[in-house]
Amino acid sequence: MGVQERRKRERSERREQILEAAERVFLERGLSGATMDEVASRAELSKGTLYLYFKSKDELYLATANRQLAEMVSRFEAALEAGGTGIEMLERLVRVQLEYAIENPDHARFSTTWLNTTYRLDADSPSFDEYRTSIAKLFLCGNEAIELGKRDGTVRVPGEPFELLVQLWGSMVGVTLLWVNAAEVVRRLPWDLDMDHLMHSYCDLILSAIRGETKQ
Amino acid sequence: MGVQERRKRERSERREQILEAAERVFLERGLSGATMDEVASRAELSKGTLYLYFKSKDELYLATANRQLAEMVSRFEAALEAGGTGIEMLERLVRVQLEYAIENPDHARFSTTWLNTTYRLDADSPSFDEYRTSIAKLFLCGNEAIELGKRDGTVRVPGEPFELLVQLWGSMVGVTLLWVNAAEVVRRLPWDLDMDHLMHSYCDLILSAIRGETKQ
DNA sequence: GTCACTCACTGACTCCGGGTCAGTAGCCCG
DNA sequence: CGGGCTACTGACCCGGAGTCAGTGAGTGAC
Repeated sequence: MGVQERRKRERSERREQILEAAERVFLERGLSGATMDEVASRAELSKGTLYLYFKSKDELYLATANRQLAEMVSRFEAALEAGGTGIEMLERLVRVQLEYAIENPDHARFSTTWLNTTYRLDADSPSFDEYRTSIAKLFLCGNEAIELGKRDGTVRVPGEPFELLVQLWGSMVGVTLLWVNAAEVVRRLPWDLDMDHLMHSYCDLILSAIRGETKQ
Repeated sequence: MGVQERRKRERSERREQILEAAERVFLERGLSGATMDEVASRAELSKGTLYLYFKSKDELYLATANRQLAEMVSRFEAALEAGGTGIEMLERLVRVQLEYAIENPDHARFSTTWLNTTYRLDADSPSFDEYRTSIAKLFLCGNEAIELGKRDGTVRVPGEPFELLVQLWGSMVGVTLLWVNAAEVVRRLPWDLDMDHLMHSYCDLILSAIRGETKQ
């Protein structure tokens, strides 16, 4: 039946068309500033149609975030494949994370909102599964670099490797959050700040804290 | 005129009554989860009355945050008065921040919510001035410890002292966010974790990164 | 050719929450 | 007692997420 196949193809094309409109709107307006009405009119569809393809606004955002995460995963994997010592790999991963945040500030902001318990994503949706799977891949990359660094002596691991990884990640998230909300942060602080420089030099600082004795 | 004075006193009592209701609601529900209707009914007033005392929900949030910040400021100042070397003071400040989070997880979550939003607070309100002033006091405490540490050689300051301070603060916020939402975080990661231990050992890690050569 | 059926799509609707304002009730003073 | 001030009320507005009965363009059986 060619009809069934055509329908299936058209359905996934429409989904893609919505995703592209949504991505542009989220990028321009941010997560909370974007409205489903605007996404709908940008996709030349009615709002109701969006809900035939995505269960909610969150789901729609997760779907766009998943496209971006896939990109992140491939960058992480490439950073590992480039080889070198453990600390070199780890440094490359940290830089990738930082550069990714700079390129996609809105996704960087969103990727931390799940830490706020008042913001609960539906854990039973396929999009959320996909999101979580990608996150797990990222952590496995980080763990591989740390384990290697522990073996080759370029990374000092005080306790469990995974604990160190989560500490790196958590602290990077905090600093990235500051950067992402730089305009507002600077408005509330008593001094002026170069947040770009701050974020980059934080990477140096935290990496220096874990660099092993056998460096170079 | 005793009448005028009584009116003034009653007005500030009512304001306080609203603040207490608001504080409970914000702590229970978070910033976005709290509704003005709930604050109103908790304070046994109508919603309209809230707007006679506070210009907006943001303004009310700022006012409650200011009460909590005042407590934090006095702890910070006490930590400085205890004296010692720069790194000792700084370590005490970091521990105060950590202990405060452990004692008041709701407050800790609450105090970081503005980093998770695209919120723009009204910069022209008196509450915002008060907020900025408190934040400035906290940062001045931290800055004093770092400057002292720079002079006495117990703290290694790679760049601007204030930049280092913001890095410490930001990374602590990130790790604290993980801790505050530990149950959720652990459930989503591929390994098991002792989040209490993780947060404490992060303090050791970041402090070791900035400890000067002339330690003890 | 036509008629019943399916399916994608629509947009007016509900619900919710922040914010407003005309109206009310009580107190004060002349 | 009456005019006016003040504190307060709650019905209402508005915008945005999400819903659902209805529409119309294919599709396929006869």
